[in-house]
Amino acid sequence: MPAGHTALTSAPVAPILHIVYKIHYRAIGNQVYTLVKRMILVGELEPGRKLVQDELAERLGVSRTPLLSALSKLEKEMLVKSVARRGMFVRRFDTEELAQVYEVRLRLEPYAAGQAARVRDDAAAEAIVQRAHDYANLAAEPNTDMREADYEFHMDIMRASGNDLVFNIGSSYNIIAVANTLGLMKTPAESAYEHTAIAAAILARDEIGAMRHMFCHIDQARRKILAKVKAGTDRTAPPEY
Amino acid sequence: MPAGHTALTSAPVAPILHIVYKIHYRAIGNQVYTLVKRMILVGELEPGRKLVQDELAERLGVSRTPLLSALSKLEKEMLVKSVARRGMFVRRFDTEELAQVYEVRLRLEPYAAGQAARVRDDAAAEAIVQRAHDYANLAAEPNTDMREADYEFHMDIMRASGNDLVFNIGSSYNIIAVANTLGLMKTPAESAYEHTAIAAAILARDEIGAMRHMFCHIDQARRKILAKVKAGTDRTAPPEY
DNA sequence: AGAATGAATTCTGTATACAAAATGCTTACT
DNA sequence: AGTAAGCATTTTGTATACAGAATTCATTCT
Repeated sequence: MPAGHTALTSAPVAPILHIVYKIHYRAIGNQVYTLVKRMILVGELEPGRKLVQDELAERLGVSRTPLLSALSKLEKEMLVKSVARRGMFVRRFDTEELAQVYEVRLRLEPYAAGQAARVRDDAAAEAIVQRAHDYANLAAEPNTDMREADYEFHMDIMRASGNDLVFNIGSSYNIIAVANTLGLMKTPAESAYEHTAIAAAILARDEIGAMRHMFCHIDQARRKILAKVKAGTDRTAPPEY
Repeated sequence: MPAGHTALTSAPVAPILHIVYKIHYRAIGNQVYTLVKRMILVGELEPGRKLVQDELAERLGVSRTPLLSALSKLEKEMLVKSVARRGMFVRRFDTEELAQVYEVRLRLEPYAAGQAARVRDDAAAEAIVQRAHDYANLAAEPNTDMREADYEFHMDIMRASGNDLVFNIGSSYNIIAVANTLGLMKTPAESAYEHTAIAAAILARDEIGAMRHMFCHIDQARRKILAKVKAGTDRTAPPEY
């Protein structure tokens, strides 16, 4: 609309009017989606838990209709499992599935980091450096917030890659890994160091370096998971939901 | 339930009763999802088209509630674009976005093909060979069915990879490429030849070969799209929905 | 005639209603 | 006491209802 419009219509209109201030209405369904997703991520809704619709809807102060839309999206991204006529459940992941997530991350995230370095713009690069910094600070005294910080760091890179699809896939599935790996991964200090290296490479427009650092970062986690899969550990929890 | 249950309760129950024949109820919302997705793929609902809910619901003989769930999922997979208080639209892709899809496919599908070759089971391998065969037959006299045949070939490989997440991503996003590339890609004969080579490698358990053939297959398409993006062709259609 | 106003209509977003399935609880029966 | 049957309750899946935004159309004013 701004481009292509000559704006030389008749009277000199005050420039402020050319800026369209849109009241941004956000469908309740989308807000509910974000809320429930976060509730799952931070563990307030724990794996295996049944999501009773009336209960959840009332808790959020909405009706079941927008909740249905939210849960449908969460089902599509595998965070929620729907069992016909029985209900929706927070999905529980075994190490096998976690390994699958890492196989995908290993293929997509190095590409994303490389692109982020290549098409780098200052604002995005600084945001990424900041995220790495935040993570390092949290790593000093680890707690659950680190999961969100890690998620945000990786998502910022995928956003900066300029590939919307990669970002979309990441926002859908990375959360699975993040929500399930605490306590079974490398030390926070190690991760923080790697994050810093990745951020530095992006800042330096070092495409190859960014790819390599990201590859190693993910691959190490992936190998640990794979070892667990092979060892057949935690066959304790059979994967039902 | 079957595991962990000793089954030595009292009387020797006839074995047939141990097999649970479940009447498989399928929520209307899921059927609607599949139907609308197919309608978009075959072009019955063309890009840019507004999906009026009452109209579509009536056409499918359901109410708006299951339709909402279906459209939410389709929105998550970027086939449909929701504009607040204005409606849902069949998404229109420009070459830029198509290129992004191919970047993702280039990273995931060679991995999937390699895994399919590695973990190969006879039934899956034969199905893939059959798909390649079907495609080659259609290539003799090209028509719109080829899009579906191509989609099925690629999806079968991702299914055979054993990585559910890759399959899930593919079923969500590959359709975008398939639905939009007709007439702007390589010749059907070329594709058919490549499909055959990929299928043969998988059948022979040749992991590296499967990866290489798939990589080339996707990369060629990707390069053609990239050339178009750079040329700035078809800037005719501004990407609104 | 063309622009602007306002009423009528359409359509979305959300809530509510209702039937049928699943679950749980009580009671009868062995 | 333990099991099975049957009734009550909960919960899902889907349809319908309704308020308000967006759109369209007719009408008035310049």
